[in-house]
Amino acid sequence: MSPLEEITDPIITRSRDVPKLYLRAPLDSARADLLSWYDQHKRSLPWRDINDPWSTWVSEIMLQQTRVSSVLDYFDRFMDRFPTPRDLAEAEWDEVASLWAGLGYYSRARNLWEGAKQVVERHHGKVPQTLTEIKALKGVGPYTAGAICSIAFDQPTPIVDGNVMRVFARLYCVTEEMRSAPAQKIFWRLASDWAEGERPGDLNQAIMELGATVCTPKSPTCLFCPLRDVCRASHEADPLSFPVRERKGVKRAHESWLSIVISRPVNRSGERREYALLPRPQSGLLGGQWSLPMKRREGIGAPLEGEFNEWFSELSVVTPKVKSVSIKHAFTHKEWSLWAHVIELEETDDLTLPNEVKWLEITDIDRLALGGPSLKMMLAVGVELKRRRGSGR
DNA sequence: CAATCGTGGCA
DNA sequence: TTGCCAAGATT
Repeated sequence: MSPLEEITDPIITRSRDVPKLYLRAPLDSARADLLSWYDQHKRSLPWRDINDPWSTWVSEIMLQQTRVSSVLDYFDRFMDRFPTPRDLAEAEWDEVASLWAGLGYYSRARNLWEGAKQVVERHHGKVPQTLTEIKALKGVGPYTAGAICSIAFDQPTPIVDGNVMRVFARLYCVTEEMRSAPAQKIFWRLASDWAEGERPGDLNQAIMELGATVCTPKSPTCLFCPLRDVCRASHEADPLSFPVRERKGVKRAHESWLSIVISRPVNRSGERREYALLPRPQSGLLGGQWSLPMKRREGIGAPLEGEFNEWFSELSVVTPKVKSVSIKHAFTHKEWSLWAHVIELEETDDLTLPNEVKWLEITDIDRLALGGPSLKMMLAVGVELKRRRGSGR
């Protein structure tokens, strides 16, 4: 028997503008199977089943490009401090940043902060309920708008994220390159078809939950899949060969930086010391985070002492270094090598550091959003920071 | 529309 | 240890 003959009741997807896509069963029964699986097997998550649009919004922003396990460390703390959009809108940026520090993609935090302000200005502090108004909020794109609309307000809005693409690519054997325009059209069309029905919010979450826990990228457990009978890839192909994606070579640019861990005594005894830190620009890499003073250099290998001397003379630093430390920090698109000298000033030393420099004791640094590379450097130097990620207190 | 923007898990 | 990788919004 050929694979196609096994199909007892195939249904063409309701789309008019996508080619030859069908499940091995009617969509309605597939939806019911998936929902009943979801009711039984969904993970218990802090942002799930609490029926608060603001929680949904925050969680969806945090979950962008980020694993659930990482978000768990941040969500409750963030919501405790900012239980409503107005609470976030009225907060200082540094506090917002500190609660996001370590989570990555910091423009998300800034956009969420600005989105909360928009909600206060435009909607009296209440999250709007129409797709158009939600999509107009800062940091809310097509996926997140659909997610808020369906999950928080149970509207039948489609959503397409990586999980949804993978699940649909396998269910329907979508052979188009997943990021291509035709594939995107197919995925959004399919998501629309699936969202039309009972409990669209749960249905959307169920598709993503399936992708996250069963229909995983590298080791799908088809034996436990509620849609195994419906899935074309599991019968007619290798699920692992979907979704189809083009690998484009990842070229990571190397950058090399001089850095300085410079401290001075706070009191006479010199027991307590404070460290010089600088704010990074609000946009760009590590935007709005704090950083050790750094200076870009050309070479990749270890710097000559003359390079430090030249920089330090600009800063009027004449105190000999206590030690040198170097670290590497890999981002998605670039890799930093940081070469730092540790300078312990005497009370009398007079410097010409930039105006924005703040001198902070360890307890204050612990409260600050310190960028990853600077945090890594401080720890490498032996400064005993208590916090590794955004606790904010 | 292609490049940018973090981090942590895993091979 | 190092390198690869996930897949959402903005510019």
